[in-house]
Amino acid sequence: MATMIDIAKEAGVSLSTVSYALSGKRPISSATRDRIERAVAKLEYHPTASARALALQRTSLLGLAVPQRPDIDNHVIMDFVGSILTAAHEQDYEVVLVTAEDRERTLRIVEEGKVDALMVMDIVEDDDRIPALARLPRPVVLIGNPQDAGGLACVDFDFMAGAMLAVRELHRRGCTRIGMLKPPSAGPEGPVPTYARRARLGYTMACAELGIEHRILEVPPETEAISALVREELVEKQSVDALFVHHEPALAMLGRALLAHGVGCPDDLQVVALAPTDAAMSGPWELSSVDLPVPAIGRTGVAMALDRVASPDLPAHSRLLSPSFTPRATTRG
Amino acid sequence: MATMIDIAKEAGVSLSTVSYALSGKRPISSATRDRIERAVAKLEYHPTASARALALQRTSLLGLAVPQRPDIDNHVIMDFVGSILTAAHEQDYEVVLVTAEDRERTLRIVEEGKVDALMVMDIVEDDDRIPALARLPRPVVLIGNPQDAGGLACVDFDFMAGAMLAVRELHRRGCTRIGMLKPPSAGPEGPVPTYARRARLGYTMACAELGIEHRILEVPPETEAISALVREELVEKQSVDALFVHHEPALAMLGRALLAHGVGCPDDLQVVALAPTDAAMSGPWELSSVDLPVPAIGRTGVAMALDRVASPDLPAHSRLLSPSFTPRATTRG
DNA sequence: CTGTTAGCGCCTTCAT
DNA sequence: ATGAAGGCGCTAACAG
Repeated sequence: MATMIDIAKEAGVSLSTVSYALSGKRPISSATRDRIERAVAKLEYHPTASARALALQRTSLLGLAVPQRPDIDNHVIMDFVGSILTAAHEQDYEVVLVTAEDRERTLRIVEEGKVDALMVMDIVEDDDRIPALARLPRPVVLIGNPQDAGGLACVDFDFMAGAMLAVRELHRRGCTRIGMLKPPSAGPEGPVPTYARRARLGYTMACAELGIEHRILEVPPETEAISALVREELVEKQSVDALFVHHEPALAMLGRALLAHGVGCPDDLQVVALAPTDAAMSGPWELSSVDLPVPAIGRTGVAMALDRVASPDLPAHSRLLSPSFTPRATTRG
Repeated sequence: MATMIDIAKEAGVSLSTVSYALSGKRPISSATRDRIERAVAKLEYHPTASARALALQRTSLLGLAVPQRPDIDNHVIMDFVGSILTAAHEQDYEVVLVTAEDRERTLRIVEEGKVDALMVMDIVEDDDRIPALARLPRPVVLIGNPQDAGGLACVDFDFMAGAMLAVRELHRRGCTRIGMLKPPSAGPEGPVPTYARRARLGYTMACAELGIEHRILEVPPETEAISALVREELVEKQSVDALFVHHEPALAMLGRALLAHGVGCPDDLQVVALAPTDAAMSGPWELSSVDLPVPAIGRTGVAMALDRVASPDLPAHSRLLSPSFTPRATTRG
């Protein structure tokens, strides 16, 4: 592998001249610059990343801790990863993936300076990683919005505002018995994703604000469970006239169950989902939805992380992306 | 950040003693080792990755080029990534992700020595990245098995053997009109994943070997298309008595379509899928299947890559993982 | 068993 | 506009 010294010799100039010519950090006569570029091409020179990193104290590597728990939706994870990759690449950063379950390693890559900053996905309430993360000597950005972020930067969708928006849009369309459909809360004291509480809170608050009853329906994503729920709650008891659905894996099944049970949508029941656009658009219907902006979250997180690399003592703050509602086929008007 | 020099001072020994104590590459009296460990703990010392990388000419980073095309199944990609992550971590390697579409960057991370080796997913027939990849000064492993690998190492499932196995198992169970269900081949001269040709070839070869007709059914993954195909081919024409399905996104729909059209399985029709275990087990039925061993492919690829980091001139070779058949609810006997 | 020293390849402050 | 030289933090001969 050719080094700068080789280039310097080949071009008949000094080492530092080569360095400056390549970085452009100081004016170089077009004559010598030319000879240098020729030498670079001839010797197929490429700067060595680790040497540069050592000298600059900067790796151009961004760490990303991704969850690998089997109960988590790989599809959404990959959407996040993709958007983060793209955003990082745009700033000439590479992304180092580590499994979030391997906490030692996650901490280690930043302690050893393998990465300039770290992003952590799948933050849960009372996440016990936060204290350790907060002690790290480099910027850390949480994807999620725990009640106590321990002084770390956070980015997430504003689930509370999103849920409220969904309820208001349904109410405005004449619904007065608006149910919320969600997955069962995890077991006794299992970890709770930070968005679960916030979405639920937004839903109940909006109902309170509008003076209507709230009714939370928890259902596992299995076909039979959903079908049963549709029959009982919608066909027999008719307990609701609208559904706010924060339960991606159940969306497709719900659509089919409604069809099968002859529940007309939006005539008998209006539905608003809280989901990524592609999830709302796939499946058997086109769902009116409050969009979960996965790519924007990823981009924002990268921006926050790299901003802090540039200015290490920006104040901690959490950035919550505002919701927007897109009416489609499952709401009236 | 404390450096080794700080540790040396604090422990009252020389720099190299610290280095050797930490690496264990030379015997150290337990006395001094003790003082060193104490100093390390006290100063919270962590080795600096870029310095070590520069000295060792080794980064402990493995590059992975992942496809980001929208027409590709994120779920499977993430399964691959997960298994590669795990395997790499077991060898104390980290994984750097780059989007495969960004070819310049993919080449660059290895030219600049940011990674010790590179794995490339989503290899297609006549992949025009291969020549450039083959020139790289570090090990490259292709995930996929193109006809011309240009001297690069490859790893993949043996799709040809897998397809043949599926056909034989169906034939052994009395089927004589075995169709193959697959997605439409990409447009006129679109890139073809390497497995498409090989699976198809295995299927036709097995049929020839058994002296039965072959019949390839291509269908897009849309509900209607699948439903229509079931009606026409299975209900009306009854053109086949068994289906070899290499078409993951269609699996769930196929199951429902058969149910809806009253095609009994395995009584009227036997089905063997070529798919990852979880795909075969989810959905409305438990499919008999030739297992697509995603985790094993990932692990093997990592092993091949790191073997070549250790011994840079291992001969190029392609490793094809052998198929195995798991009878479940969609075959007889 | 422990020290001394010369790099690894690049960046950058001085000096010219 | 160009050179010379020291340093980033760690490793590994080479000497005891």
